[in-house]
Amino acid sequence: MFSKATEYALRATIYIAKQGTEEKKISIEEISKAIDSPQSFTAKILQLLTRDNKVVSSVRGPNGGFFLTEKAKNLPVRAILQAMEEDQLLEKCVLGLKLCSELQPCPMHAQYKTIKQQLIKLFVTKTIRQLADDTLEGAVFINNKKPRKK
Amino acid sequence: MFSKATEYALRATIYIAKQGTEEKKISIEEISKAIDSPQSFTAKILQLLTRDNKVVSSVRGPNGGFFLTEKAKNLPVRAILQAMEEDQLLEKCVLGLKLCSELQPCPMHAQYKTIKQQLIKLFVTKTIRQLADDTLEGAVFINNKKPRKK
DNA sequence: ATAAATAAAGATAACTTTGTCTTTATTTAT
DNA sequence: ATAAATAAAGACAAAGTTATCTTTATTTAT
Repeated sequence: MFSKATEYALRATIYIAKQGTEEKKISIEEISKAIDSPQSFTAKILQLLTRDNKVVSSVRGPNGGFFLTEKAKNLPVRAILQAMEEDQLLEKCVLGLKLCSELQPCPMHAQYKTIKQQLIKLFVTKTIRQLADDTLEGAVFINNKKPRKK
Repeated sequence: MFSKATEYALRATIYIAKQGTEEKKISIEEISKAIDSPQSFTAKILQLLTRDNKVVSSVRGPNGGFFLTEKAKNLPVRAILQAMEEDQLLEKCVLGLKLCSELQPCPMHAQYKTIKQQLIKLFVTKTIRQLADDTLEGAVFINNKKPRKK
């Protein structure tokens, strides 16, 4: 569905939101290890997310790193997609038509539309904080590690 | 959502199913013009769809071209995705995790799952014939032309 | 002030996808 | 048989994505 870059962006942001605060910033090394992503590539992606501190905030130097403000944690997950410029994907015609609307629908339009609407709703109503909280509680995961037997 | 190649595959197959029969085959030139796709690239894609006549059938030489058997027209749209090897996309974790299941879900899993199920259902229950018939009736479209005023 | 730790920026490489062009094989009509 | 029309196959090119490495800028601690 999304590009690798956006997948890493989503996982990295959730991890930072979960582990970090303005007082406890997270280094790129920790992030990429935690989410199983290539470190330098992830650094590049975080540069997009920190543009104008839109989603992620960062500080350089010792004890620097990444964090999300409390305000940023309340952003919808869609804000990550927007920062990655992969937001239009949610609106796109499934057959790739430039023109696909109620007036001139593609053959999948009517039925795909309702699925798209649910997708959009999901990304708009879910906040970064909600995802991070779930992860903190250990109910869900954002790495590729095999589950440990209880 | 899908690659360009798969978008062209979907549009081309629908067009062939709509316009062609075993008696009236459709040339790659006509197809690519009708669906607004690059001709040579579309030819390559149709080679994938004609492998073992899985979805599309073809004949070379004068009056040759592409068509779908009546049987092929009854295939689910998902058969096109399978031929394009883009079928796994419907099952993939939205965060790109290799491991994402009920046992070890990503933070989006529970809610994304229901959307995925609807997507799969759509591609499994819709047949190529249904899409082609809708298009024939002029209710829906598979090109990028501006709608004509009535 | 200096050194160390960190992210930002930039250059580049590897790989994939998309697209084009040329040659070959097959089929039909004459 | 030959020529023409078509798809198939293969080589290549262009563009985009993913990934790495090096250098620079910033911040902190000493």
